[in-house]
Amino acid sequence: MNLTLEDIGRLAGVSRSTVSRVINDQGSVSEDVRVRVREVIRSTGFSPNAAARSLVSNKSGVIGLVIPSRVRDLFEDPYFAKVIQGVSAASNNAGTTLSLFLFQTEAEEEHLYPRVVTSGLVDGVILTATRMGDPLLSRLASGSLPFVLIGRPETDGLNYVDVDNYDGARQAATHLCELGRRRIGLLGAPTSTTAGLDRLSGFVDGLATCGVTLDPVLRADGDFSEESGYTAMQRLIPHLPDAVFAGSDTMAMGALRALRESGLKVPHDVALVGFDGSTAAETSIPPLTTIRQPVDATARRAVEILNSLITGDVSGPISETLSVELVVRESCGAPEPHHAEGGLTGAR
Amino acid sequence: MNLTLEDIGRLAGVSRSTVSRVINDQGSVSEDVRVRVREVIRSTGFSPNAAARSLVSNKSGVIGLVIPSRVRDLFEDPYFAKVIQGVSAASNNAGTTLSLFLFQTEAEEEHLYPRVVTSGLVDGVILTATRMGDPLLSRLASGSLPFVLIGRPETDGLNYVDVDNYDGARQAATHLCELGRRRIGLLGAPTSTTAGLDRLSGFVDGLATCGVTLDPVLRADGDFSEESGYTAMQRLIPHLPDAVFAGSDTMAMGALRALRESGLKVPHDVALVGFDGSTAAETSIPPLTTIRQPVDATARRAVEILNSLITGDVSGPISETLSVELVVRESCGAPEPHHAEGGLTGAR
DNA sequence: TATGTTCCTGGGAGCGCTCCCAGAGAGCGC
DNA sequence: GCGCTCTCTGGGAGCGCTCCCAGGAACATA
Repeated sequence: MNLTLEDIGRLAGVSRSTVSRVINDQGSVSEDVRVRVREVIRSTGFSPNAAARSLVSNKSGVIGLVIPSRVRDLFEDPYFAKVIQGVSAASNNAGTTLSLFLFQTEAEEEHLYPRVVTSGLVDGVILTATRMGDPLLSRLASGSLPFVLIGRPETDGLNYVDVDNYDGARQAATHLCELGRRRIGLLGAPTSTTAGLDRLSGFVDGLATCGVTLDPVLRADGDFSEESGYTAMQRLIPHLPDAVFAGSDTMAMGALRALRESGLKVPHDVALVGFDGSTAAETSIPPLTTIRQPVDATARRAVEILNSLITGDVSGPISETLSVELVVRESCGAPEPHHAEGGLTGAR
Repeated sequence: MNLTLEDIGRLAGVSRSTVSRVINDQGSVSEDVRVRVREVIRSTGFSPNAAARSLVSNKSGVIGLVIPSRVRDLFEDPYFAKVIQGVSAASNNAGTTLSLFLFQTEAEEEHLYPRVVTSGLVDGVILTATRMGDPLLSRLASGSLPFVLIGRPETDGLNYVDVDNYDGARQAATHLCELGRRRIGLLGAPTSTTAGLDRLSGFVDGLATCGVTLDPVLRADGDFSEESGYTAMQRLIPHLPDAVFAGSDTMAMGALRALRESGLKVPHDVALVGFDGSTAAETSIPPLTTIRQPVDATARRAVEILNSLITGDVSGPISETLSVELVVRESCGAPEPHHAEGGLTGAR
């Protein structure tokens, strides 16, 4: 049933070693033998046993994508679907296999973690959605398994790929200012994440350049979810903001719902800007002005960096910050949306 | 650096074999030795090498989740995120690792397939979103790797878990009839899928029990996407439906957008029913009446069946059809929504 | 003819584990 | 004392692969 190198060799009239050389394209093999072996492999549909390979090479050809437990309910946010898709695409591209570790509970995280890291199942790991002081992060950092974070960690010296949250929030703030808005509120992303912190400070700094300060009553934080955007917006409405920047498109959708229920018109009464560049932002009523982040490129770079760490091509801590882009639609009330539309992905 | 059974044995003053027996909980080992070995394992953080294990046992402890290329752009549909989440949860639960194969192109599918199936990387596979005549399906069927489909295949004799698409569509149809609607249209799911076919025939049969027939001009098919729901709805509007059943919640969202743009009120002018039970259906304006399908339970059963196929506990083709549930909200115009709300998951 | 040199090939060793078998020791009855 | 059973333990073999080394063949050079 299951063939081995030995079998292929027998069928091609050569030895195990020669077949191995043909498969791995190394050493010198005469042209006719190479052709003959290739033909046998093709016709039998043979592919070498992954376990045996990885036992001797100490490499599994598998990378792990870890999404910690917190994200469970938060999975409704299409951001993670896009991350998974991007990492998967990049992994396929690199010839590696992707294992997905979606932890449902902290206990599960605790329980499954050692297996993942010390059993040699994966050659390296990409970690998303870490929060400040994440135990997973410190354990990984003290181990020897290569890993790359998506999203800046709070501590230095780790490998990560991030998007320029600060600049995106700054752009959103100045854009709203330039449109003449002054009571500009914030539906903040959680400040337990660096993304939340960076977006907050970028937003505050952006307002400052226009001589506006963030009124504390015009700030309510959420957790990226639609529901949290809805309730946060409800808290802001009594304080009469004329513009709001939401920490994610999903939160902006919740805000939109709250505003509609209160009879407020977007953008006439309240201008709204989101963050992410999700597809939902394209079809909302009205279409949402947002900060588009290149999720695909982020995922791709994370995989590329991880792979070069695994092969040892690079060593030192690597970090990259990809730029984001303001996409003007109708929800901000800009006079003429310079239709910079596009597909799902940022860069390509 | 990397410990082996031999090392653990040396530290505990016993042999490789005894350590193996302790780890696998088999054979007889005296109590004190067992405790001593466990303590060494705990303190060293040792976990046995997965490759060596799987080389000898011919089992990798990994299952694959395959999502074919077509789904690429379609990933915006939260359905797949829920499937991934469900399969992951069930897999963690069963103590297996999940590998994700998200094929981006047919070429990739072609290229990667053999490695997945013949290299022993995975013990079995769960396959979603197959279309009629899927080449992947026939290849899997002719191989010996255990696999389970999510969604009924067109051919018999395969293992699958499905939801009762027929009954769901039938319920939607009779519900709309009972509310007095007569010009009931269909935004069909693709008929290249059995889900699309089943929903179509259930819908037609449901109408028939009320003495209504589906006017061909009141039917336009889509591909599960928001955009396709939008354009399909636009095609129906000139023919004045007073109710519409959409093939998915995401398509219903598109329909909602098209209706709003035409100035038609939901449910006053057009009643709308979706299919899936997504979170978006809860927060749409108006909240969407839908057929809730138990995605989580479907994924869980698929994993359970796959695992019992792998261990050989069962053999014959197994198929299960899980029931769905009508969730009445406002979009259908029912007088008093019997608030059968709930969380994300159907059964639990 | 003897000696390198280069190209190609085969087989041994070993990766870390599980399985199997043999043997040591304890306990028991005759 | 002897044989028997039963419990516990250690070591050999081998899973399928890669790596290394030795050696044969072919050819050029001294």
